[in-house]
Amino acid sequence: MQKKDTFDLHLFLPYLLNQAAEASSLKFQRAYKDRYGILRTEWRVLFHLGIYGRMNAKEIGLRARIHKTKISRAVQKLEQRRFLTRDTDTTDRRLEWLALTPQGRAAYDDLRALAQRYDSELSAALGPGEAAALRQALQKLADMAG
Amino acid sequence: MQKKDTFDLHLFLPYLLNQAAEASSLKFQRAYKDRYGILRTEWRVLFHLGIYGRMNAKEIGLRARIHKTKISRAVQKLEQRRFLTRDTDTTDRRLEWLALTPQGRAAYDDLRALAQRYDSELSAALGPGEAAALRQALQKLADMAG
DNA sequence: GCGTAATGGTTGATTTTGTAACTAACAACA
DNA sequence: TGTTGTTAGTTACAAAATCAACCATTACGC
Repeated sequence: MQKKDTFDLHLFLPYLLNQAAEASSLKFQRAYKDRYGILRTEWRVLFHLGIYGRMNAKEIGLRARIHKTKISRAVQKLEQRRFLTRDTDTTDRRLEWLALTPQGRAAYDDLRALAQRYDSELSAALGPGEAAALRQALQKLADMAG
Repeated sequence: MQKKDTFDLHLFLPYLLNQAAEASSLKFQRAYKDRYGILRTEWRVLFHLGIYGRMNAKEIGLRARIHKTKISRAVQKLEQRRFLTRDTDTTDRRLEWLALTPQGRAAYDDLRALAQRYDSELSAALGPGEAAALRQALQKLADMAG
């Protein structure tokens, strides 16, 4: 028998963060999957366009830290579902401006409302002070580029 | 132009949790990948065996909330790398007991030390009180089964 | 005991991701 | 200009995750 080990995996921050992230994403994930048949990267792109308006893939990738191939594929699917349109920039033809269609905006509005409700639920479960502190700590960690 | 949207994606807990989890996992991920050529599920299995000793796949899956197919494949790879051995239970031959080999334990010891150092770094960056509060909030979220 | 259900674990087919190489367009500078 | 280097975005191929179907074994009901 090996000597007793004191390391607690469930206190190890990267592990704990992943567990909490997965658990807290489940409900919302089911919603965008079931209602609109989209994946994680796709709802993120949808939300970026819903919130910030017209953007190109590069900008979304920078803000959300998503690799460009993932974005490329997400954009293709969202286009197929008529959730967004692409417009080549007139002065730099490498750039493509993405914008939501009315259908895309409707989906976004619906999911955003759901997200807000769900976020409130989570915050309530934590208590208001704790929730704010949590967000701050998470921001700090997220910004600590690897 | 659509009306201004007040939803802040970067405060939405599931999103924020995922960003923080990904950012904080990067460094450690590189370590187990580069040093031992293993993946996320594999280090998790390794750690469960390192910490709790002999376990079967079911138990690991329950504790870590990992699907059994993922575990099955992780166990296969860890076995190929001679990091663990499998032993069929004598009274219930469906059960397989998993245990680390000396090599597996050496890898675990190495990675555990690294994890502890890294966790301390993260905690220090947050401040001690904040880190403890963070862990508590994350536990609460992780336990809130979807 | 015997038939049926449940359990631990594996496998196969499909989808999704990751990595690298690629195309097309622009920039910089001789 | 023209050569070289960058940049935005796509594609191809390999690695990995998902989901359902699948063994083999044990438990349950009668």
